[in-house]
This record gives sequence, C-alpha cells and structure tokens, in this order.
Amino acid sequence: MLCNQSKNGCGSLLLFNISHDLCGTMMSVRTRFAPSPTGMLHIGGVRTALFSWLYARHCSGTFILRIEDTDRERSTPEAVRAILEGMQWLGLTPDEGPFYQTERYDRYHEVIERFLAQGLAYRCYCSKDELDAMRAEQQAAKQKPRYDGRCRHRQSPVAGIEPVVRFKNPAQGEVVVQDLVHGPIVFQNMELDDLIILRSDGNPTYNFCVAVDDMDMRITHVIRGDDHINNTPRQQNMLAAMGADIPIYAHLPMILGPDGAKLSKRHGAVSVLEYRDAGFLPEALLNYLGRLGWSHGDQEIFSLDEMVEFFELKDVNKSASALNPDKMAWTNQQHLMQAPQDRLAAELSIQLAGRGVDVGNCDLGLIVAAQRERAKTLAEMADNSLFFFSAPSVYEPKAAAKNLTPETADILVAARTELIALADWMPETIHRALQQLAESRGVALGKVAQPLRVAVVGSGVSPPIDQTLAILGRAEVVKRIRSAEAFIQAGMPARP
RNA sequence: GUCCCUAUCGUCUAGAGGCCUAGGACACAACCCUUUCACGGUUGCGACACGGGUUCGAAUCCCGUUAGGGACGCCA
Repeated sequence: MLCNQSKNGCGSLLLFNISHDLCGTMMSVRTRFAPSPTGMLHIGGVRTALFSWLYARHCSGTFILRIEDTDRERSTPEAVRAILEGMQWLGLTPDEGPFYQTERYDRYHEVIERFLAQGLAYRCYCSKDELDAMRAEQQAAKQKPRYDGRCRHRQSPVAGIEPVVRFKNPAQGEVVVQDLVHGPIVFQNMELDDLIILRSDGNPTYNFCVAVDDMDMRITHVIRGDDHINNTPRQQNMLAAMGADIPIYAHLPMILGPDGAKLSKRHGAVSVLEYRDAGFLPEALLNYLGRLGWSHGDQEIFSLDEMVEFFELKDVNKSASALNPDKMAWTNQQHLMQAPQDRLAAELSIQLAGRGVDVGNCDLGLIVAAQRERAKTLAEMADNSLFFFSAPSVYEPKAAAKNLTPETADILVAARTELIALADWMPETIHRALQQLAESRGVALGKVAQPLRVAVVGSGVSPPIDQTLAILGRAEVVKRIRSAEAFIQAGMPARP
C-alpha cells in the first residue's frame, strides 16, 4: 500500500506549478475531511468539510471522510455519530470512508518499525518531569520550547520506562509549504523538534497518522483550517521520509464568532444539528458558510450546483471572518423562497409536530406558499402559522384595542354575512367580496381586512387576508368572527 | 518569549498598478409598492490600519510599525 515514489528536492515545487491545471486533467483530485470525534460537528468544521467537498466535486474528484480518533481518552462514539449525522443532513456525503484511524494501527506500527529500522526515528525515555523542566528552562531563556533530542543517540533502554518513539526531524535546511491560498510559506527545520509519533501506551499520534493516511489515501489536496499551518512542515518531513509525494495544501482562514472572538459555546449553536432544528435549510447554511472566505464576484445566493460549478481554491480569502447571524438568516430566507413547496411542507410539518400541533389533513403546501417569504427560518414559519391550527385564545391587546371595537363590530357582522353567502371559498372570491364591502362603505380595504385579521388570527400580522381566510376554511372563519363579536360585546361597556 | 499567519464600510466581500469620486450583500435610516407583516424597488449612511519606499501613477508591489489571530502537548 506504500507508494514508493522517489522524490527529488524540487518535487513539491513542480507539483505546485502544475496544480492549477490539475483539476480534471492529468491526475484525479482526492480531498479529505478529517475531524476528530472529541466534540460536536460545528460551523467551522462544516465549512472545512464544505470546501473539501466542493473542490472534489468541482474537479470530478473524490471526497474522503476520515475520523481521526487516535486520542482514545477524548474520542467518543456519540461524537462520531453526530459528525456522520451532520454530514448526512448537509448532503456532504463521502465517496470513500468513513475511515477510522483506530482501525489502521497495524499500518502505523508497520511504518514506525520501518522508521526505527532505517534510523528515521528513535526511542525516547525522557520522563514527563524531565520534559517539563526542559520546557520551563527554555521559556525562561526566551526560547521556543522544543525537545532537544537528547535521546537521539541513546544506545540502551532505560529500565522500568516504557519509551515513546520520536521522528528524527532534519536538523538543517528549510521546508517550503506550497499553499494554494497563502502562497509559499517557509519554515526552518531548526524551528522544528523531534515530535512524538508513538505514545508510550502504544497509540500513534496525530501528525504521524495524518502523514501516513494522506499518503495511503493518495490525497492530492489537503484542505483544512489554518491552525494547521504549523503542523504542515512536520508532516511534509515525514511524508518525505516515507518517500511519498507532497500533496498540495490549502489552509482556510478561521471562522470567528459574531463578536470577532474565537468561536465558542458562548456563540449559540454548537452543533450543526442545532441549525437544522432551528429551521435552517442545509443548502442555505452551506451557501452562507461558503460565502465566508470564498466569493464569486458579487453573487450572494448560490444553489449547491452553482457553488460546485464556480468553486476555485484561488478565490478563497486569507483572513479570518466573523459569523453574521442576520445575514445567515437572510440567506436562509432567500432559499426558503426558492425551495420546492412540498419539501418545505414536510419540514414545516416536523416543526409543527414539535410544537404539539396535530396537522391532520391540512394542506401545508398552502401555508408554505403563504408564509415562505415571511419567515427567516422554518421554526419562525411554524410559530407564525400556529393560528391556522387553533383559534386565538387571547387577542393581542394593542391590535384588539384598535381593531376589535364597537365601531368595527358591525363591519365584522357585515363581513361574516357576506362570507357566509359566498358561492365558493376561493381567495379571489373572498377578495372580491371584501373589496366590495369596503367600497360600499366608502372605506379602504384595510378598514375591513384589519379587524377581520385580528378576529381570525388574534394579532395584526398574517399573510394576505383572503389567503388566510381561504386556508382556514369557511366554517372556522365564521366561528372565529363570532367569537370576536362576542369579545367586543363582553369587553366594551355599553354606552349610556 | 519564539515561530507562523492576517489586515478594504459595524459584518461578509469585489478589487490581480491607471477602469476607484473604491463596487455588491447583511444590518441601519428614509421613501415607493401595499389590506397587516413580509417580499420587491429607489435613495442615504458607511472602509483601503499607520509610516516609508518603488512607479508618471498604488487599495493593489516592497520594507517597517501597529493591531489581531494561530502554533509551540505522550490533543487533534
């Protein structure tokens, strides 16, 4: 499985130079998303996954999911499940995987043995106390804390200590990371130390596993957060030690909370699934996240297909960006206005069920049509649609004070009479009748519509009154108007 | 502390030396449309962090300063 390609000094540079044409031509693009299951899948992870997925799709390449669970202390099956569920909800489904690093231990140990045999790695018997002391000393001397390689030349084991294995990093020279978003980044090998690749408990570590996996999985483009920039030279050195080609890197800027601070639990929804529950459409969330750090001219709203078509790594930004909840909601609304009606009806049904509403055989499609441009999320749509399923228990005081008065009582009666007599219950018919009623009284339509609205929905806000009444059904409307009439009679003292 | 990264309206961004009097979007304000709320439309407010170069010409290239961020773990 080991790819034993020879590599000369300028191999990575050559690879970089052809990279712009790589897409769809000579070799097929392979990207991966490699989360560690130590917590929920959050917005930042999703954005990384999205860009990897988009790039693979754009290039007709392969998108791979790899679960990096070598931290056995903190990795949990629940987190794995949450990642998988989140990815599935978003539609970012992998072409290969999920692969689990904990299932590849034989492979890692094989490479470590080879490193050891070839003198590319060595056993280190330093204790934690010793290492802590070393670090403290270095920091006191205002140096970068790093392992000084004191076990490099040790000949014999230390009794009673289970050693770790360290990779022998080159002492001199420099490593150049060819990064598609940042350009070349140069590191001096002097800055790098001999990192641990195998823990004393036998578990291999992150940087090493990444290098082995990226090689074995023939990853061509490593797309990840730029908090990994500093890991890259180490990984390149290990890749080189294995004789592997160096992939092309693209380090994405971080996503910050709305206040510009590092993203944290304080910033609301931690897991993407919370966005689902809040009534976001996956394509809307992806659209918003895509526009964070990437742009295609002035276009704001993208379908998934459009993003795939237009996505280029060269259009990715270098600087961190803050989440803007208002714009995220607006983006969702734009997609709500475009999504197929029956799909929204199904989603709305779930939201309503969560509010204890029995939808019965009501045609939610009509409600969706009436509400889709009046809500930023499906949750909001559900909240605003509750009145379709139960008559108002109270009238919003301000709206009632203005619209449910002795003066409007007789308009309600007249409207009720007209509505009962209607030949059919189509919105157009209802509209015409209310229009005529207003005209016959010499008032604007609002003078009829608004009292009716408050009577029927309990507040001054709803979709157009004709649509609202049509959806509610004649019997229900008549019943609610009568209740409002009674409310006026009971609540307003008779005049002397 | 050392190394690395970043810097255009409040926020997301366009901008590849003259097209820039810096464009678009969210938010905000006003107006229009209108049966309420929305949607939509028009207008307004609002930015090239600072200082040096290079150049006939710099938001754009170079250097420095400042300010943010990241890394420095037997975490990933």
